[in-house]
Amino acid sequence: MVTKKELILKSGLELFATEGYTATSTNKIAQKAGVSESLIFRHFYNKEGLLKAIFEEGEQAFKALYSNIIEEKDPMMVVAKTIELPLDLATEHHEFWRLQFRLKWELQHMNPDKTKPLIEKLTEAFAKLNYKSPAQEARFLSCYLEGLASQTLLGGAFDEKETKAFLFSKYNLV
Amino acid sequence: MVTKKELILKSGLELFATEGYTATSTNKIAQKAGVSESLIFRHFYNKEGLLKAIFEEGEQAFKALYSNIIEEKDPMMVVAKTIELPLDLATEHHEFWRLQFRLKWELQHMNPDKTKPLIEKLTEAFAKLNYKSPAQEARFLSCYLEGLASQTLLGGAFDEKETKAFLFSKYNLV
DNA sequence: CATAAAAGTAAGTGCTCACTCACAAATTTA
DNA sequence: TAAATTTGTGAGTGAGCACTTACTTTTATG
Repeated sequence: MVTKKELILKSGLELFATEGYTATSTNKIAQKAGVSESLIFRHFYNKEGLLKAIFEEGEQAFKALYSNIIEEKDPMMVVAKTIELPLDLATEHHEFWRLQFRLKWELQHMNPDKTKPLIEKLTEAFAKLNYKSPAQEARFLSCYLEGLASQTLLGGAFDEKETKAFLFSKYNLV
Repeated sequence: MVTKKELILKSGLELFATEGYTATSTNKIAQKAGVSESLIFRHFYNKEGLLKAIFEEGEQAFKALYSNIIEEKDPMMVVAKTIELPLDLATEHHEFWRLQFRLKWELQHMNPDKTKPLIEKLTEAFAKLNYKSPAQEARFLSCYLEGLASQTLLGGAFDEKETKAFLFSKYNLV
């Protein structure tokens, strides 16, 4: 059974992700969820409270995605898994990731850099693979992934297999 | 002499770029520009009209920046100039570029892909330089640049010289 | 210099916003 | 089962929103 609280969270995520935080009214969220507007405030105190609750929910998915890479021992697999990140991202948790990218620009304050541990892990991997400038390589790859993710989430289609094959050959993987 | 119309354009750009389009009220813009709110509507018809006017102004800078690359004959210089793009971007027309990136997420509708001619030029350059997959290389580089620009505009500092040197050696330039 | 056009403003307009309040129904607990 | 707590709602509330109107001042023009 799905509670009304969960319906609000779901509607909030969808609307914030597609229309933006400021542009989405609490009234619209309530209508979409099929509940009274006041219930939003009973459960989440205010609009920002709802946003924070949505964020905390998604944070789990975030950590799961990253920890899979952080815990990897084989440096080649670290690079490979990192490259595959934005390819999955297009389908899985699509909405949550759109929200993340959107809010990075809309509300700069609630955006601590979550990619830091990934970049450190990548640096370590490139070092083990004897790259000349592992830190620069890590930064380079992470910038590329951010750009690709951004384009993907904004609706730009691309050939996943071709892109993956290209990157794997570029980094001498598998 | 700076006209009141220009003051509105300037204030609008600054506020839209830092706070976002939806979150910025016409009242706030008028106060920042030191004019009456109604003057905005006299000059630009409505809020969206002001945004479009700001965009058209910035479009000039955009074209200048790109045409410098498009008209370049030497393929190595094409790649070199492309790499240098996000490095200048941090200082020159900083505010306009923040607006561009912000609005790409906030108002998806007014975002036709302006990078297409650049990507085509890059593909051509990589082909001349005998890269195996010039189209993929062009897309790869443009994604990286988008990611770097995004991080730069959001305030993430980085060593310009070091990054440039790294990229130049990666692409065997100069 | 007279007149028309352009630039500028103060004071609204109706509407939507996030949020509150008083109260009712459902659920839990003693 | 009675009381207390939680979950839910409809009907507001003031504030801020984009925008209009009626009017004045400045500038350009014949």
